[in-house]
Amino acid sequence: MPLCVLSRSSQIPAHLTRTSISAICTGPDWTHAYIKGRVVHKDALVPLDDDDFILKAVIQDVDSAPNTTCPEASIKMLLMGSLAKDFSRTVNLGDVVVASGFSVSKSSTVKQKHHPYSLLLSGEFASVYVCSPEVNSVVTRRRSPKAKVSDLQPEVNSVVTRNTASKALRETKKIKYTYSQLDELEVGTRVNVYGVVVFFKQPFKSSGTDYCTSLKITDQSNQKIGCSIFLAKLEEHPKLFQVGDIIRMHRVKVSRFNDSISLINTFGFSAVTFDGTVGEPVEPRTSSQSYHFDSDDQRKVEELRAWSSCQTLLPVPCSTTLSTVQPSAYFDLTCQLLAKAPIDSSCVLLRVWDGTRCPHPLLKVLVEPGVTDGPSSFSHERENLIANVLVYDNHVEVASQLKPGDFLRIYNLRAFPGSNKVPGVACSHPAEQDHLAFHLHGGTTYGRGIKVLPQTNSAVQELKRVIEGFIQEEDNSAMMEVWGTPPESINTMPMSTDSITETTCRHNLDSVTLSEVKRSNPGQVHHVRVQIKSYQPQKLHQSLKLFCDKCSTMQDLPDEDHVLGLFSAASHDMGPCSAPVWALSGQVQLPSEPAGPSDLSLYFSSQLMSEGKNKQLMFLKGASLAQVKTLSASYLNIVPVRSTGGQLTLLDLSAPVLFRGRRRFYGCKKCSNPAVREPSVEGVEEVSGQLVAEALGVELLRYVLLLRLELQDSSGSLDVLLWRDAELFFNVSAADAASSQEAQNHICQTMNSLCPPEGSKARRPWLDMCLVSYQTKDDGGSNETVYQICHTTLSKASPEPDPA
DNA sequence: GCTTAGGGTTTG
Repeated sequence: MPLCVLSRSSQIPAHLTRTSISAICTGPDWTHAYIKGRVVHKDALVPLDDDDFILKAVIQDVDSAPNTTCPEASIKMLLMGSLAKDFSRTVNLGDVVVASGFSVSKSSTVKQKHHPYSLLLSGEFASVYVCSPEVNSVVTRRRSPKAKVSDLQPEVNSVVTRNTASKALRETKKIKYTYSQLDELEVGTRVNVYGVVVFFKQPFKSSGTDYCTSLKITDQSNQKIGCSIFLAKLEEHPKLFQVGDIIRMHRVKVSRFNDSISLINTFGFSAVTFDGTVGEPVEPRTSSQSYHFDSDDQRKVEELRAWSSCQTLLPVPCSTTLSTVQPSAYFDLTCQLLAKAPIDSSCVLLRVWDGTRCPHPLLKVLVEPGVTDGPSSFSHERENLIANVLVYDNHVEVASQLKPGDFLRIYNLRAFPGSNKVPGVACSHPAEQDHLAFHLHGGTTYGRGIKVLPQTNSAVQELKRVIEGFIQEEDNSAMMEVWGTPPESINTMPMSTDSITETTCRHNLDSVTLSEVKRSNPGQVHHVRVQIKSYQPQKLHQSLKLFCDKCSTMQDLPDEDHVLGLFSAASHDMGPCSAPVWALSGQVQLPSEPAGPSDLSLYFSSQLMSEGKNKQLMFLKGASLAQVKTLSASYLNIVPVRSTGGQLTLLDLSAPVLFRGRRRFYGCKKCSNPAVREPSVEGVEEVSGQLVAEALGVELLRYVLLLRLELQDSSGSLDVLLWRDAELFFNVSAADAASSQEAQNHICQTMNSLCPPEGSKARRPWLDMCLVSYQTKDDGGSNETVYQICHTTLSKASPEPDPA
C-alpha cells in the first residue's frame, strides 16, 4: 500500500495539465488532466469487502470564492479501493487536493445546484495529491505493481508506507459503518441503511438467474423505500418473518424507477434482520458466518423499535389463528406441519395445525394412500384441529422442501368457504358447503408465500406451548380407559451404578426421588433414577394391545381359539353367493395339508387381473385359518370373506380383516363401516394394506405395547405405565412383536434383565427415566394421578439374562 | 458481471 509524499506541488507529474472543475463534462479524454480543489465534503469510508472500500467526497475549485453558489464550481468524487482508504485517513475537510486519472459520468444527483457530472477515481491510474497546511504536500496514490515511483521522493515514501499500513489494518478491524436516513438517498450512490419492514415477499424465482426478495422499508424520516434483493441462494436472503421486522442492509445501490427511489443489492451486499418488537432481545438473524454488530447497532434497533411502536400508520402484523379466522379472509397462519401429500403437479396438500379449534367445519381432503409424507391419520380429537391447506403453482417448490414437524408461517392464506372442488381429489361430503378450505394461491402478490420459522422464534415458542397442552389432553383422554396406579411404599437402598437407559427428551431437569414425584401436583414432567421392582403382565404377549387412533380405545388381541372358531364357522356357510360385479371368481383345490375345506372360492379385482397383478390381492372364502396362513406366502394381501344371505361380506371384525405375510390387521368395530369393495388401484404400483382397508371401510387398529412397571428407589416405589413410548423403550415395533418370535424374545429378555426373577443373583440395573404425570378418572369417576414413562430408551446392550 | 422486480389477491 504505497503512499508517497511530495514536498512541492511542482512534483505533480509533468505530463498532467490542469483543467478547471467547471469544465468537466463527458466526451473529452481526461487521461492527462488534473483538477485542483478544496475538500468541502467527505463521507465516512464504506467497506465493500476484505480489502475494498468506497468513499464519497466533494471538492470545490480553489480559484472560486469560498461561498460560491455556482453549481459547477464543485464536483463529487467517488474514490474506490485503497485510494478511498488512504484518502479517508490522510485528507481532512479544507485540504486542497489534486486529482487525476479519473473518469467522468453524469451526476446521479437530481438537485439543480450540483455539478451535472461526477468523478470516479478507480483503477491504477487514479491519483490524489494532497496539499494541506499541516501535512505539507502529501501525495496519496493508488499504484499498480508496475507503476513507477521514480518521480516520488523515496525517503519519505518508505516512512509513510509503514505508518499507513499498520494504521489501515487497525482501521479495518474497528470499522464504523455509516447509515443513510431514507430521505437522504442520492441516486447512484452505494449506501448502508436501517429500516422497519412495512411489506415483504419471501424470495421468489425471478425471470433472471436469481431469487428475488422484494420489500419496502421505512424509518424515522417516514420515507417508504422499495428494495429488491437479488441473490442466487435462498439461504443468503434476508430472514424476514413478519411486517415490523427491522432490517439492516450493507452496500445497496440507490436507483430510480418511475420517479421514486429504490434500493438494490450490490456486490458485497449483506443483510441482518431483527425482531421489531419493543422489549424482545436484540438478536441478529443472518446466515452469514461473520457480521458486524456493536452497541451502535443495538441502539439503532432499539430506536427504530420505539419509533415504530408509536406509528399508527404502519401495518400491524396479524395474529389470526384457526380459532379466529373468518371465512373468505386472507391471513397469515403460524402453524406446524403434520403431514403433506402431493395432489397433482401444481398442487400440494399441507396438513397443519396451530393447536386452536376452528369454529367452522374444516374441509376434509382424501388423498391417495401411500403418498402422504408423515402420518396418514391422527387421533379423532386432533383430526378436528387439522387444517388442510392446498398450496398451488410456484409455492409447490417451497412446499416440497418442507418436512412434517416444521413450524411454518404461511403468508396471505385464503380461508375459502364452501369449497368442494379440489383437483383430482374426492371431498368427503360434497354437500358440506360451509366447510373451510385453505388455499395458498399461485403468485406472490400480497407477499403470498411460505417460510419455515426457527425454533427460537417467539411465535413458535408460543405455538409449542399451545400444542403441548393439547397433546397432554390427548394423552389423558386416550388413557381414560387404561389402568390406574395406586402407589405403595417400599424402602430399598440404592446401589451406585450407571444407568442403562437414556432420556431423549430435552427437558433440563435434575433427577428427583419417587417420593418427591408422588408429592408433586399432576401435569408435570420428572426425571428419576430407578430400578424395576416388578412388572405386569408377566406373560408378555398379553402386553400387546390393539389401539384405535380414531376413537382412542384400546383392546386386547383376540384369543387365537376365538379366531379359529370364526374362520371355522365362516367356512361352513356354504349357501349360494354371487360375486360382486367388479370381481373375477374361481375355485381352487388345495392339498390336504394344511387342514381345511378342499373347495375354496377366490375373488380377484378385475382391474388388478388386467394389469397382471393378481398376486397382490385376493378375497378368500371358506378357508381355515391355517389355509389362509399358507396362502399368505403367495399373495400380498388376503381378505377373508364369507357368504351372508347370498352376499359376500367380511368376517366379524374380531377376526383379522387382512393378512399380509405374517402380519394380521384388525379393524375397529366402533369406527368401521365394513363392506366388500374393490380398492381403487389405478396407477398404484403396489397395493398397500391401508388402501385395502380404506376400500373396505375399515379403520385399522394399531398394535401397541402396554406394561405396568413398579419402580423403586431409596424413597419408595411407584407404579407407572410404559405405553406411548414403549416401542422407543424396547427399540422394537409392536407390530413386529405381534408377528415375530424374535421380537417377542427381545422384549422378554430385556424385561428379564431389567427385573431378574425372584431368587436370581443378578443385580437390578438402574435406569434414568422421564416420567409424565397426568390426571384421569378411575372407574368410580374420581380423579387419580397416572404416571407414564416417556422419552426413555435402552442405551446399552441389555445385560446378559440371569445365568441362574 | 450489473437481468431479474419495481407490492395491491386465484380463479384451483
